[in-house]
Amino acid sequence: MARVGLSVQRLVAAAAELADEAGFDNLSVSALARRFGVKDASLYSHVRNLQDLRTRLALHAGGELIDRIAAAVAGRAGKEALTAFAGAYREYALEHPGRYAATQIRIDQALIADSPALRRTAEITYGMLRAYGLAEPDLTDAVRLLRSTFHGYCVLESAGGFGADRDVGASWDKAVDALHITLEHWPRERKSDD
Amino acid sequence: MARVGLSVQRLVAAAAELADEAGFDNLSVSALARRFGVKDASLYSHVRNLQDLRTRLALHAGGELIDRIAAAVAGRAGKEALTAFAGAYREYALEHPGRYAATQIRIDQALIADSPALRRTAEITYGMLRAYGLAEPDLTDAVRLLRSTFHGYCVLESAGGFGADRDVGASWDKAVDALHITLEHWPRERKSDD
DNA sequence: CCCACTTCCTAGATGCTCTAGGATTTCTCC
DNA sequence: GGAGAAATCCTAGAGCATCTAGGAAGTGGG
Repeated sequence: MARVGLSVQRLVAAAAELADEAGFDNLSVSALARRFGVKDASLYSHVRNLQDLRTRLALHAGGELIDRIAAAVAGRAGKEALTAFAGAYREYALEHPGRYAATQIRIDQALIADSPALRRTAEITYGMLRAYGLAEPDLTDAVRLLRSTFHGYCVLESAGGFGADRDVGASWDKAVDALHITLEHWPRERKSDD
Repeated sequence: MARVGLSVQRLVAAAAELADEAGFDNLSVSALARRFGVKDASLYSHVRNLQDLRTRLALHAGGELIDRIAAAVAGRAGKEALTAFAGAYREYALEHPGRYAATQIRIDQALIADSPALRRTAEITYGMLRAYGLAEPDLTDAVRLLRSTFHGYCVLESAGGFGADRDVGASWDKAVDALHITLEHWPRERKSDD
Protein backbone atom coordinates (compact mmCIF):
# COMPACT_ATOMS: atom_id res chain seq x y z
CA MET A 1 0.00 0.00 0.00
CA ALA A 2 3.05 2.24 -0.03
CA ARG A 3 2.75 4.39 3.03
CA VAL A 4 3.08 8.11 2.65
CA GLY A 5 4.60 8.57 6.07
CA LEU A 6 2.13 10.79 7.83
CA SER A 7 2.83 12.33 11.20
CA VAL A 8 1.35 15.09 13.25
CA GLN A 9 4.23 17.39 12.31
CA ARG A 10 3.84 16.80 8.59
CA LEU A 11 0.10 17.26 8.85
CA VAL A 12 0.42 20.57 10.63
CA ALA A 13 3.06 21.77 8.17
CA ALA A 14 0.86 20.86 5.23
CA ALA A 15 -2.14 22.39 6.94
CA ALA A 16 -0.19 25.63 7.26
CA GLU A 17 0.53 25.70 3.54
CA LEU A 18 -3.03 24.79 2.70
CA ALA A 19 -4.42 27.48 4.97
CA ASP A 20 -2.17 30.10 3.40
CA GLU A 21 -3.18 29.07 -0.10
CA ALA A 22 -6.87 28.39 0.28
CA GLY A 23 -7.73 30.40 3.38
CA PHE A 24 -8.10 29.20 6.93
CA ASP A 25 -11.84 28.63 6.48
CA ASN A 26 -11.15 26.20 3.68
CA LEU A 27 -8.76 24.12 5.73
CA SER A 28 -10.55 20.79 5.88
CA VAL A 29 -9.57 17.25 6.72
CA SER A 30 -10.66 16.14 3.26
CA ALA A 31 -8.55 18.74 1.48
CA LEU A 32 -5.56 17.89 3.61
CA ALA A 33 -5.97 14.17 2.90
CA ARG A 34 -6.25 14.94 -0.81
CA ARG A 35 -2.97 16.79 -0.65
CA PHE A 36 -1.28 13.64 0.67
CA GLY A 37 -3.12 11.36 -1.75
CA VAL A 38 -4.74 9.57 1.13
CA LYS A 39 -8.30 8.95 2.36
CA ASP A 40 -9.86 11.33 4.88
CA ALA A 41 -10.22 8.68 7.51
CA SER A 42 -6.49 8.05 7.55
CA LEU A 43 -5.78 11.42 9.10
CA TYR A 44 -7.84 10.60 12.15
CA SER A 45 -5.06 8.35 13.40
CA HIS A 46 -2.85 11.40 13.81
CA VAL A 47 -5.30 14.12 14.67
CA ARG A 48 -8.39 13.81 16.81
CA ASN A 49 -10.67 15.93 14.65
CA LEU A 50 -10.81 19.15 12.69
CA GLN A 51 -10.87 21.22 15.84
CA ASP A 52 -7.70 19.50 17.01
CA LEU A 53 -6.00 20.17 13.68
CA ARG A 54 -6.90 23.84 13.86
CA THR A 55 -5.64 24.18 17.40
CA ARG A 56 -2.33 22.56 16.52
CA LEU A 57 -1.96 24.88 13.57
CA ALA A 58 -2.76 27.87 15.76
CA LEU A 59 -0.07 26.98 18.26
CA HIS A 60 2.41 26.27 15.47
CA ALA A 61 1.72 29.61 13.81
CA GLY A 62 1.84 31.42 17.13
CA GLY A 63 5.29 30.00 17.68
CA GLU A 64 6.52 31.06 14.25
CA LEU A 65 5.14 34.54 14.77
CA ILE A 66 6.78 35.13 18.11
CA ASP A 67 10.08 33.72 16.82
CA ARG A 68 10.10 36.33 14.08
CA ILE A 69 9.18 39.07 16.48
CA ALA A 70 11.81 38.00 18.98
CA ALA A 71 14.47 38.04 16.28
CA ALA A 72 13.39 41.49 15.12
CA VAL A 73 13.25 43.00 18.59
CA ALA A 74 16.50 41.48 19.85
CA GLY A 75 19.01 44.14 20.85
CA ARG A 76 16.65 47.04 20.32
CA ALA A 77 14.74 49.24 22.73
CA GLY A 78 12.23 52.06 22.76
CA LYS A 79 10.88 53.23 19.45
CA GLU A 80 13.28 51.02 17.51
CA ALA A 81 11.96 47.96 19.28
CA LEU A 82 8.37 49.02 18.76
CA THR A 83 8.92 49.54 15.04
CA ALA A 84 10.71 46.22 14.68
CA PHE A 85 7.98 44.43 16.61
CA ALA A 86 5.28 45.97 14.48
CA GLY A 87 7.10 45.31 11.25
CA ALA A 88 7.69 41.65 12.00
CA TYR A 89 4.09 41.25 13.10
CA ARG A 90 2.53 42.75 9.99
CA GLU A 91 5.00 41.02 7.69
CA TYR A 92 4.04 37.63 9.07
CA ALA A 93 0.33 38.38 8.88
CA LEU A 94 0.54 39.42 5.24
CA GLU A 95 2.96 36.69 4.23
CA HIS A 96 0.98 33.89 5.87
CA PRO A 97 -2.67 34.93 5.97
CA GLY A 98 -3.94 31.43 6.68
CA ARG A 99 -1.49 30.81 9.50
CA TYR A 100 -2.20 34.24 10.91
CA ALA A 101 -5.94 33.63 10.79
CA ALA A 102 -5.31 30.43 12.71
CA THR A 103 -3.76 32.39 15.57
CA GLN A 104 -7.07 34.20 16.05
CA ILE A 105 -9.14 31.18 17.05
CA ARG A 106 -10.27 30.56 20.57
CA ILE A 107 -8.00 28.08 22.31
CA ASP A 108 -8.53 26.11 25.47
CA GLN A 109 -6.99 27.97 28.42
CA ALA A 110 -5.30 24.78 29.58
CA LEU A 111 -3.41 24.52 26.29
CA ILE A 112 -2.42 28.16 26.46
CA ALA A 113 -0.95 27.72 29.90
CA ASP A 114 1.61 25.16 28.82
CA SER A 115 2.33 26.70 25.44
CA PRO A 116 5.80 28.21 25.72
CA ALA A 117 5.21 30.32 22.62
CA LEU A 118 2.31 32.24 24.04
CA ARG A 119 4.05 32.87 27.33
CA ARG A 120 7.06 34.10 25.41
CA THR A 121 4.83 36.47 23.49
CA ALA A 122 3.64 38.06 26.71
CA GLU A 123 7.19 38.33 28.04
CA ILE A 124 8.52 40.00 24.93
CA THR A 125 5.63 42.42 24.67
CA TYR A 126 5.82 43.49 28.29
CA GLY A 127 9.61 43.64 28.03
CA MET A 128 9.47 45.94 25.05
CA LEU A 129 7.19 48.32 26.94
CA ARG A 130 9.47 48.56 29.94
CA ALA A 131 11.40 51.28 28.15
CA TYR A 132 8.37 53.55 28.47
CA GLY A 133 8.40 53.30 32.23
CA LEU A 134 4.81 52.29 32.75
CA ALA A 135 3.56 50.56 35.90
CA GLU A 136 0.54 48.35 36.34
CA PRO A 137 -2.27 48.63 35.48
CA ASP A 138 -1.10 51.01 32.78
CA LEU A 139 1.27 48.38 31.48
CA THR A 140 -1.49 45.87 30.83
CA ASP A 141 -3.66 48.58 29.30
CA ALA A 142 -0.85 49.52 26.94
CA VAL A 143 -0.27 45.90 25.95
CA ARG A 144 -3.94 45.54 25.17
CA LEU A 145 -3.90 48.68 23.08
CA LEU A 146 -0.90 47.52 21.08
CA ARG A 147 -2.28 44.05 20.50
CA SER A 148 -5.64 45.43 19.45
CA THR A 149 -4.18 47.91 17.01
CA PHE A 150 -1.74 45.50 15.41
CA HIS A 151 -4.29 42.77 15.17
CA GLY A 152 -7.11 44.97 13.97
CA TYR A 153 -4.98 46.62 11.34
CA CYS A 154 -3.74 43.32 9.91
CA VAL A 155 -7.19 41.79 9.88
CA LEU A 156 -8.73 44.78 8.16
CA GLU A 157 -5.89 45.13 5.69
CA SER A 158 -5.83 41.50 4.64
CA ALA A 159 -9.62 41.48 4.37
CA GLY A 160 -9.38 44.36 1.93
CA GLY A 161 -11.09 46.66 4.40
CA PHE A 162 -9.01 49.72 3.56
CA GLY A 163 -10.54 51.12 0.40
CA ALA A 164 -9.18 54.66 0.44
CA ASP A 165 -6.53 55.64 -2.07
CA ARG A 166 -3.63 55.84 0.37
CA ASP A 167 -0.63 53.53 0.66
CA VAL A 168 -1.41 50.95 3.31
CA GLY A 169 2.19 50.59 4.39
CA ALA A 170 2.50 54.33 4.94
CA SER A 171 -0.60 54.34 7.12
CA TRP A 172 0.92 51.50 9.14
CA ASP A 173 4.15 53.40 9.71
CA LYS A 174 2.15 56.39 10.81
CA ALA A 175 0.10 54.25 13.17
CA VAL A 176 3.27 52.91 14.76
CA ASP A 177 4.60 56.45 15.14
CA ALA A 178 1.33 57.44 16.73
CA LEU A 179 1.48 54.53 19.15
CA HIS A 180 4.99 55.51 20.16
CA ILE A 181 3.80 59.00 20.95
CA THR A 182 0.86 57.58 22.87
CA LEU A 183 3.15 55.45 24.98
CA GLU A 184 5.30 58.49 25.80
CA HIS A 185 2.29 60.61 26.72
CA TRP A 186 0.43 57.80 28.42
CA PRO A 187 -2.52 58.96 30.61
CA ARG A 188 -1.22 57.36 33.78
CA GLU A 189 -3.32 56.13 36.61
CA ARG A 190 -3.38 58.78 39.33
CA LYS A 191 -1.92 57.81 42.67
CA SER A 192 -4.84 59.07 44.82
CA ASP A 193 -3.22 62.47 45.44
CA ASP A 194 -4.79 65.47 43.65
CA MET B 1 -49.71 23.34 4.59
CA ALA B 2 -50.07 26.44 6.74
CA ARG B 3 -47.46 28.85 5.47
CA VAL B 4 -45.12 30.39 7.94
CA GLY B 5 -44.81 33.62 6.01
CA LEU B 6 -41.15 33.80 5.17
CA SER B 7 -39.56 36.87 3.68
CA VAL B 8 -36.06 38.13 3.23
CA GLN B 9 -36.50 40.55 6.11
CA ARG B 10 -37.71 37.88 8.52
CA LEU B 11 -34.92 35.57 7.43
CA VAL B 12 -32.27 38.18 8.03
CA ALA B 13 -33.76 39.11 11.39
CA ALA B 14 -33.83 35.47 12.47
CA ALA B 15 -30.32 34.96 11.11
CA ALA B 16 -29.16 37.83 13.29
CA GLU B 17 -30.61 36.22 16.40
CA LEU B 18 -29.23 32.85 15.44
CA ALA B 19 -25.78 34.28 14.80
CA ASP B 20 -25.78 36.02 18.18
CA GLU B 21 -26.86 32.86 19.96
CA ALA B 22 -24.86 30.19 18.17
CA GLY B 23 -22.03 32.19 16.68
CA PHE B 24 -21.65 33.50 13.17
CA ASP B 25 -19.80 30.38 12.06
CA ASN B 26 -22.75 28.25 13.03
CA LEU B 27 -25.21 30.29 11.01
CA SER B 28 -26.42 27.75 8.46
CA VAL B 29 -29.34 27.50 6.11
CA SER B 30 -30.41 24.28 7.81
CA ALA B 31 -30.37 25.78 11.27
CA LEU B 32 -32.31 28.79 10.08
CA ALA B 33 -34.92 26.58 8.40
CA ARG B 34 -35.21 24.54 11.57
CA ARG B 35 -35.93 27.71 13.50
CA PHE B 36 -38.91 28.39 11.23
CA GLY B 37 -40.04 24.76 11.24
CA VAL B 38 -39.51 24.56 7.54
CA LYS B 39 -37.37 22.52 5.13
CA ASP B 40 -33.95 23.84 4.09
CA ALA B 41 -34.90 24.04 0.44
CA SER B 42 -37.71 26.46 1.21
CA LEU B 43 -35.30 29.20 2.15
CA TYR B 44 -33.72 29.20 -1.27
CA SER B 45 -36.77 30.98 -2.67
CA HIS B 46 -35.86 34.01 -0.58
CA VAL B 47 -32.11 33.85 -0.45
CA ARG B 48 -29.77 32.78 -3.22
CA ASN B 49 -27.40 30.80 -1.05
CA LEU B 50 -25.54 30.86 2.25
CA GLN B 51 -23.12 33.48 0.98
CA ASP B 52 -26.06 35.70 0.07
CA LEU B 53 -27.58 35.25 3.51
CA ARG B 54 -24.33 36.18 5.19
CA THR B 55 -23.91 39.25 3.05
CA ARG B 56 -27.42 40.45 3.81
CA LEU B 57 -26.82 39.93 7.51
CA ALA B 58 -23.56 41.84 7.26
CA LEU B 59 -25.21 44.84 5.65
CA HIS B 60 -28.08 44.69 8.13
CA ALA B 61 -25.72 44.60 11.09
CA GLY B 62 -23.54 47.33 9.60
CA GLY B 63 -26.63 49.52 9.39
CA GLU B 64 -27.62 48.83 12.99
CA LEU B 65 -24.11 49.57 14.18
CA ILE B 66 -23.80 52.90 12.43
CA ASP B 67 -27.27 53.91 13.60
CA ARG B 68 -26.20 53.42 17.17
CA ILE B 69 -22.96 55.26 16.63
CA ALA B 70 -24.69 58.11 14.89
CA ALA B 71 -27.14 58.46 17.76
CA ALA B 72 -24.32 58.45 20.29
CA VAL B 73 -22.16 60.94 18.44
CA ALA B 74 -24.97 63.36 17.56
CA GLY B 75 -24.39 66.80 19.04
CA ARG B 76 -20.96 65.99 20.41
CA ALA B 77 -17.49 66.92 19.25
CA GLY B 78 -13.85 66.29 20.11
CA LYS B 79 -13.11 63.91 22.92
CA GLU B 80 -16.76 63.61 23.86
CA ALA B 81 -17.61 62.44 20.36
CA LEU B 82 -14.70 60.01 20.32
CA THR B 83 -15.73 58.50 23.63
CA ALA B 84 -19.35 58.21 22.53
CA PHE B 85 -18.34 56.65 19.23
CA ALA B 86 -16.10 54.12 20.93
CA GLY B 87 -18.67 53.30 23.58
CA ALA B 88 -21.44 52.65 21.08
CA TYR B 89 -19.10 50.57 18.96
CA ARG B 90 -17.92 48.30 21.74
CA GLU B 91 -21.37 48.03 23.24
CA TYR B 92 -22.80 46.75 19.98
CA ALA B 93 -19.94 44.31 19.45
CA LEU B 94 -20.37 42.80 22.90
CA GLU B 95 -24.14 42.82 22.83
CA HIS B 96 -24.40 41.24 19.38
CA PRO B 97 -21.30 39.12 18.81
CA GLY B 98 -22.77 37.22 15.89
CA ARG B 99 -24.01 40.32 14.10
CA TYR B 100 -20.70 42.03 14.77
CA ALA B 101 -18.78 39.08 13.40
CA ALA B 102 -20.92 39.32 10.29
CA THR B 103 -19.73 42.86 9.68
CA GLN B 104 -16.18 41.55 9.35
CA ILE B 105 -16.72 39.44 6.25
CA ARG B 106 -15.46 40.43 2.86
CA ILE B 107 -18.22 42.03 0.79
CA ASP B 108 -18.39 42.65 -2.90
CA GLN B 109 -17.22 46.19 -3.65
CA ALA B 110 -20.26 46.75 -5.86
CA LEU B 111 -22.57 46.12 -2.91
CA ILE B 112 -20.52 48.38 -0.67
CA ALA B 113 -20.81 51.22 -3.15
CA ASP B 114 -24.58 51.36 -2.99
CA SER B 115 -24.88 50.56 0.69
CA PRO B 116 -25.94 53.78 2.37
CA ALA B 117 -24.92 52.41 5.77
CA LEU B 118 -21.29 51.96 4.91
CA ARG B 119 -21.01 55.33 3.27
CA ARG B 120 -22.61 56.87 6.32
CA THR B 121 -20.04 55.14 8.49
CA ALA B 122 -17.22 56.77 6.58
CA GLU B 123 -18.90 60.18 6.75
CA ILE B 124 -19.46 60.02 10.48
CA THR B 125 -15.96 58.78 11.20
CA TYR B 126 -14.27 61.44 9.10
CA GLY B 127 -16.66 64.03 10.48
CA MET B 128 -15.79 63.16 14.05
CA LEU B 129 -12.10 63.58 13.31
CA ARG B 130 -12.52 67.01 11.80
CA ALA B 131 -12.33 68.49 15.28
CA TYR B 132 -8.68 67.43 15.47
CA GLY B 133 -7.79 69.52 12.43
CA LEU B 134 -6.05 66.84 10.41
CA ALA B 135 -5.58 67.06 6.66
CA GLU B 136 -5.06 64.26 4.16
CA PRO B 137 -3.30 61.89 4.17
CA ASP B 138 -3.17 62.16 7.96
CA LEU B 139 -6.94 62.02 8.12
CA THR B 140 -7.12 58.66 6.39
CA ASP B 141 -4.25 57.36 8.48
CA ALA B 142 -6.07 58.37 11.64
CA VAL B 143 -9.30 56.75 10.50
CA ARG B 144 -7.43 53.54 9.83
CA LEU B 145 -5.83 53.65 13.25
CA LEU B 146 -9.16 54.16 14.97
CA ARG B 147 -10.92 51.43 13.04
CA SER B 148 -8.07 49.01 13.67
CA THR B 149 -7.95 49.66 17.37
CA PHE B 150 -11.70 49.50 17.93
CA HIS B 151 -12.06 46.43 15.80
CA GLY B 152 -9.02 44.64 17.16
CA TYR B 153 -10.00 45.31 20.74
CA CYS B 154 -13.54 44.03 20.30
CA VAL B 155 -12.41 40.94 18.44
CA LEU B 156 -9.80 40.07 21.03
CA GLU B 157 -12.09 40.81 23.94
CA SER B 158 -15.02 38.77 22.67
CA ALA B 159 -12.67 35.92 21.76
CA GLY B 160 -11.47 35.87 25.34
CA GLY B 161 -8.03 37.03 24.29
CA PHE B 162 -7.44 39.24 27.30
CA GLY B 163 -6.36 36.92 30.06
CA ALA B 164 -4.72 39.37 32.46
CA ASP B 165 -6.43 40.20 35.72
CA ARG B 166 -7.47 43.74 34.82
CA ASP B 167 -10.94 45.10 34.14
CA VAL B 168 -11.51 45.00 30.40
CA GLY B 169 -13.76 48.03 30.41
CA ALA B 170 -11.15 50.10 32.24
CA SER B 171 -8.54 49.16 29.65
CA TRP B 172 -10.93 50.22 26.94
CA ASP B 173 -11.49 53.63 28.52
CA LYS B 174 -7.76 54.05 28.81
CA ALA B 175 -7.28 53.09 25.19
CA VAL B 176 -9.81 55.69 24.12
CA ASP B 177 -8.03 58.31 26.24
CA ALA B 178 -4.78 57.29 24.64
CA LEU B 179 -6.25 57.60 21.16
CA HIS B 180 -7.51 61.06 21.97
CA ILE B 181 -4.03 62.10 23.00
CA THR B 182 -2.61 60.53 19.87
CA LEU B 183 -4.99 62.51 17.71
CA GLU B 184 -3.98 65.73 19.43
CA HIS B 185 -0.26 65.01 19.08
CA TRP B 186 -0.55 63.50 15.63
CA PRO B 187 2.77 63.14 13.77
CA ARG B 188 1.71 65.24 10.79
CA GLU B 189 3.00 64.85 7.30
CA ARG B 190 5.70 67.45 6.76
CA LYS B 191 5.05 70.05 4.08
CA SER B 192 8.47 69.72 2.37
CA ASP B 193 10.03 72.47 4.49
CA ASP B 194 12.16 70.67 7.03
C1' DC C 1 10.45 -15.23 12.28
C1' DC C 2 6.74 -13.71 14.94
C1' DC C 3 4.22 -10.57 17.47
C1' DA C 4 2.80 -5.94 18.55
C1' DC C 5 2.16 -1.60 16.78
C1' DT C 6 1.30 1.72 13.47
C1' DT C 7 -0.54 3.16 9.17
C1' DC C 8 -3.88 3.29 5.94
C1' DC C 9 -7.96 1.22 4.08
C1' DT C 10 -13.27 0.33 3.15
C1' DA C 11 -17.93 1.06 4.61
C1' DG C 12 -21.23 3.75 6.34
C1' DA C 13 -23.85 7.23 9.45
C1' DT C 14 -24.89 11.99 9.76
C1' DG C 15 -25.21 16.80 8.48
C1' DC C 16 -24.75 20.48 5.37
C1' DT C 17 -25.54 23.12 0.66
C1' DC C 18 -28.07 23.54 -3.29
C1' DT C 19 -30.95 22.20 -7.71
C1' DA C 20 -35.05 20.49 -10.09
C1' DG C 21 -39.52 20.16 -10.34
C1' DG C 22 -44.17 19.62 -8.30
C1' DA C 23 -48.09 20.95 -5.27
C1' DT C 24 -50.67 24.19 -2.69
C1' DT C 25 -51.81 28.53 -0.96
C1' DT C 26 -52.41 33.46 -1.76
C1' DC C 27 -52.88 37.47 -4.71
C1' DT C 28 -54.80 40.01 -8.64
C1' DC C 29 -57.96 41.51 -11.58
C1' DC C 30 -62.08 41.20 -14.05
C1' DG D 1 -66.66 35.26 -6.62
C1' DG D 2 -63.77 32.85 -9.69
C1' DA D 3 -59.88 32.06 -12.98
C1' DG D 4 -55.25 32.78 -13.94
C1' DA D 5 -50.76 34.26 -12.14
C1' DA D 6 -47.46 34.31 -8.73
C1' DA D 7 -45.44 33.18 -4.61
C1' DT D 8 -44.59 29.77 -1.00
C1' DC D 9 -43.34 25.45 0.55
C1' DC D 10 -42.73 20.65 -0.50
C1' DT D 11 -40.23 16.00 -1.91
C1' DA D 12 -36.31 13.87 -3.97
C1' DG D 13 -31.73 13.59 -4.63
C1' DA D 14 -26.76 14.80 -5.87
C1' DG D 15 -22.42 16.22 -3.92
C1' DC D 16 -19.23 17.07 -0.35
C1' DA D 17 -17.84 17.42 4.46
C1' DT D 18 -16.86 15.20 9.36
C1' DC D 19 -16.12 11.29 11.93
C1' DT D 20 -16.57 6.15 13.76
C1' DA D 21 -15.84 1.17 13.48
C1' DG D 22 -13.36 -2.35 12.23
C1' DG D 23 -10.05 -4.68 9.06
C1' DA D 24 -5.67 -5.38 6.16
C1' DA D 25 -1.04 -4.37 5.19
C1' DG D 26 3.28 -2.59 6.19
C1' DT D 27 7.26 -1.81 10.16
C1' DG D 28 10.17 -2.74 14.00
C1' DG D 29 11.88 -5.28 18.28
C1' DG D 30 12.93 -9.45 20.50
